[in-house]
Amino acid sequence: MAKKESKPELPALPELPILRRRPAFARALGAWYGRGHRDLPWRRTPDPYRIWVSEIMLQQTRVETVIPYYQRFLERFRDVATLATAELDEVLKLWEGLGYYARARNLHRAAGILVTDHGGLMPRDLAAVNGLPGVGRSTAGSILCFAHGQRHPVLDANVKRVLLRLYAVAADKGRPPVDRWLWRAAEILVEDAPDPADHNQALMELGATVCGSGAPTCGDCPVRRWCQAHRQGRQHQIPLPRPKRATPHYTIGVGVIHNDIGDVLVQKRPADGLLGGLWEFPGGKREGREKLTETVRREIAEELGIEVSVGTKITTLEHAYTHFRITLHAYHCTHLGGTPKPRAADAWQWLPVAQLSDLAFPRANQRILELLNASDRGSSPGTYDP
DNA sequence: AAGTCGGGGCC
DNA sequence: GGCCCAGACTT
Repeated sequence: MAKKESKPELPALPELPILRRRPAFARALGAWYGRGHRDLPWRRTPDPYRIWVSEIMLQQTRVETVIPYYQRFLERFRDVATLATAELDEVLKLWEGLGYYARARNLHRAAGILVTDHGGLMPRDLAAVNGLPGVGRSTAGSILCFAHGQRHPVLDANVKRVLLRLYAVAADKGRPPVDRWLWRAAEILVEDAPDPADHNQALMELGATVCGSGAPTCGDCPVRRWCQAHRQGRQHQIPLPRPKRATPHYTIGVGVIHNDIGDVLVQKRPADGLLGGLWEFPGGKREGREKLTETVRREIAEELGIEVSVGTKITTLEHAYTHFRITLHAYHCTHLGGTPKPRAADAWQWLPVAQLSDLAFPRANQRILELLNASDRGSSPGTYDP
């Protein structure tokens, strides 16, 4: 009989609460955290604004990556009012390279809401915080728990992994029934914690250091006595790897268009969608087997309604996004005529190469910028020789 | 319930 | 190359 393709069965989710009324668990976890942990900048402040900024930056992003961004961001935007009155372009510039740029847009928008609706202060009500753009249940719980000690569960990737192993639930993390179970488990655990903030920090610390996604070092774990996965020797199999999908590949051609006074043309991506609000060099996907120079000429004509001649190649680079990857070919181009009338951009401008670094560009464009700057410094300004 | 949204560090 | 990370939002 033919086997039917289907997703793996959900394992039976254990009854909760199992660890309820086990203060020994909470004490062991708290004592381990108290014995020593990473000294992270956002753990040194009770300021809800600073905690909020850290939590947004930390969404889907590793701690070590965030730290320098966090420092620079707070140096420039020291409080909610400063952030709210800043230009979004400047916020994006400080976010440049961190990824998931909707986070920066939401952060900026939420700062405006805080100023106009909450007197510039973070509300102390979970539902109100949860209602801010970019703030889900876990981030809202984190802000109020770490700033004010409120007893809310936190459920990030670290905590999810720890909980799935504690209860030996062989499931991948994305499934809604599993997430509902995880939230319930996190709620029950935080109810028993002597100090909710230390408890949540400890669970994340445990997941980030001892109970990592690679090889957990159970010998160092303060709560292995309570861990079903460890008892069963299945800690390496939990959580299940998430189902993978094919990632398409696209060939992209872009043009650095020079005009007769030596400026180059850049366009601003629409605020919504991929890399929203960032600047880029115009171009697009190669169609069929057309020559790359034709891709560049055609895309610029279609997107901006201007004619260019495509000159020498600047570079070719590979770049991977979350769900697809690209090979990007960049060419020098000469503007032949026409005023840009963008179809899929929010703005455009001619700019000297030296000023491009004032704008926020996607990572995939950084190499092009470096090469332009290098050749710009090596020749007299305002010239381009194809 | 499934897709979208970046980039880096690690294997 | 693939994998995952202090998740949220849209449809």
